Amino acid sequence: MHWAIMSILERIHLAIIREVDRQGSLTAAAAQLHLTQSALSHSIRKLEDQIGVAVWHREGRSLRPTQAGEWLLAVANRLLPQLTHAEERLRQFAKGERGNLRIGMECHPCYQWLLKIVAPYLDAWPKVDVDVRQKVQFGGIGALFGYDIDMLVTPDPLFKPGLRFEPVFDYEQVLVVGPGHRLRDAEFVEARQVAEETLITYPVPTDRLDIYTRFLMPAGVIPKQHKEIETTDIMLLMVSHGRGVAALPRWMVEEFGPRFGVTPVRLGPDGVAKQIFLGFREADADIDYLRAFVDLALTHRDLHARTDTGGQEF
Amino acid sequence: MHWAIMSILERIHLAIIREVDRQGSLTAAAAQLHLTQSALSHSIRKLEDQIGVAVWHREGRSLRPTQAGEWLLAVANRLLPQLTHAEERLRQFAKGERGNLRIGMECHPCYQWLLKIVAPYLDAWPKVDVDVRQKVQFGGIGALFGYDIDMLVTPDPLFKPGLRFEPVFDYEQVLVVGPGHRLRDAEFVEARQVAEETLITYPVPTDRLDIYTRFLMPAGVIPKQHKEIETTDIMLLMVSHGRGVAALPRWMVEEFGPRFGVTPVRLGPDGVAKQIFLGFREADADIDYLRAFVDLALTHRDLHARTDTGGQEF
DNA sequence: TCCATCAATGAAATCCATTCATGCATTGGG
DNA sequence: CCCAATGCATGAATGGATTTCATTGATGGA
Repeated sequence: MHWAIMSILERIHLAIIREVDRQGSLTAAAAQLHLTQSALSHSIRKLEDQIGVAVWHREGRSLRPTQAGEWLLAVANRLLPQLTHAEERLRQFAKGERGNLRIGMECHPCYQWLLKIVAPYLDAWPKVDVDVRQKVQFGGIGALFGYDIDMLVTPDPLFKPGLRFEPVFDYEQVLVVGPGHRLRDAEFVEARQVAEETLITYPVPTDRLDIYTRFLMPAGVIPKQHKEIETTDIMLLMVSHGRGVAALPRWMVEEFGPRFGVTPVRLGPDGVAKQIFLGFREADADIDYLRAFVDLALTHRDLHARTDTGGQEF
Repeated sequence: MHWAIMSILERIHLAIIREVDRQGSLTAAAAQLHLTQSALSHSIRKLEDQIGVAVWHREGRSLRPTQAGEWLLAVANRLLPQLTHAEERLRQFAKGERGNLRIGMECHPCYQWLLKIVAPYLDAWPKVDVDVRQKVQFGGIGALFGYDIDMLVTPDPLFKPGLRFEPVFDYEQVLVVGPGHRLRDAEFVEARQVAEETLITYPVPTDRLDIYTRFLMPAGVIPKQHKEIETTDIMLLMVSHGRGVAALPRWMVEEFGPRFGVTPVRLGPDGVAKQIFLGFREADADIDYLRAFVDLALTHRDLHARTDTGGQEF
């Protein structure tokens, strides 16, 4: 194998390096890769000879990555998934399937919305595999550029060459209060009124929470207490039992509100307007099943605009 | 080869597909890869058999990529450079060199500034290869995420997880006028005064030109004429011969001005303040030679702040 | 129509990745 | 302290995979 004047680094090298890192030993890695320990040893040894640098420090019977090894490990963790995905995709071509849609999420409440879109999409495109990933390394943008996901659901778009973002959903962020709360019937709430409340939010940094960046911080207010809750249901339960107030999309409150007996209150006289965007790579813009997902989301947007907000612009 | 339960797609397949696309024929590609036409034919045929999808439509004696082939080509063009670079990097490890620094540029006038930083850097880090790329596919951000470059010089940073941006240079964007120009001695220029001028800029979209976005457009003014010039020298030559006015960093005008007899004039009463940022992947933040480049740039920033702008803040 | 060119194919040759067998070093337990 | 267990390295052997060789059939240009 000496095509293109020396191609040394092969897929298997990366596979070995990654597996040894995962398993901790050559022998274990060998079992995982359905090869013998000897095979791996020879392979890496050859790589090291050809390229002139050691991958591991051999200390006794343990392998500790050298600087070069660390680097190779990073390369492996980046490239191997892409190769795997490429193969998967090819098999899908073979089976006449359309492909798969890996969706990444960057905002907590988007999840509820996404479910509504994915449900009809699965029916409309039965041959497309859909995969939703909550935690994406390097953030959503990085995951898009790094081909870890194909579509990103996010409240903050990024108009850069190579990427495209489409607004697919407008909504109003509101304060949620429990039954019998003093603000329950207010037309809107002032920031300073929240100073005496316990605020319940998803567990994300405050600079990513709109109720802080667009409501409390401009007024210089901080709530009496701040609690973090993972799930929407528990959050609403807390609110309904008078343990605090939360900030959620109005449509979500209207959907779950009756069940929990909670009420939405506008944030400030003008409300806090929000948008959700779908982002994808420009190179993928004309993939039909991807385009279709965006279009489907846009359809829902129109529906919502009429029924939910009564066409009102925020 | 059946490690990890079927690894089909190998580097050579990608290499073949890319080379056939470049050369137009199997035979030519074979020559390029130092293999026989037959070898390539067999290789791809095996891939096609294993995965069950054709890579090319064989029409007569020409090979036109199928849909799957197009996809593979895109994968190849994305992954092969990364593999090549990984090998290069390993060889540098072997030679005791530090690595290489691939710098991408997103702003035209940054180039002059960059030269000033790179010069001392090359002396300080003789074992680091520096490579400056002007045109980066998918924009600078995409190139960073895609591991095509390691550092980005840009006027608009992007604070996202996975990336880090450091401001390394503050400067004032000014209007450049020729000798004897009516605005030559003005303390500053109003937007409407530019309406009667021919404006010379680098050939980029107007929404990426600060003189438009931050000076002319807010005032609703468009210049009499708009000419695009590639190089700074020619641009200054045009200005000095009364063919128009241009917008450049003040420090650049002060450096080249005397030679061309051109003068800087402040844009508006407050001037247009600008910053240049160095962006890099967070994962690379503690690579010494990369960090050193940022530090070197920051040193220059301090120098400039004192000598060039007299410590004045814009 | 003929010739040059290109891709596909089967068989043969070659290569080299993998295994097997083994040795050596290290570790942990008794 | 010694021994058993475990892990990696190495050399030789081998068998499967890759590549070449030789050939065919097809195509397009002169």
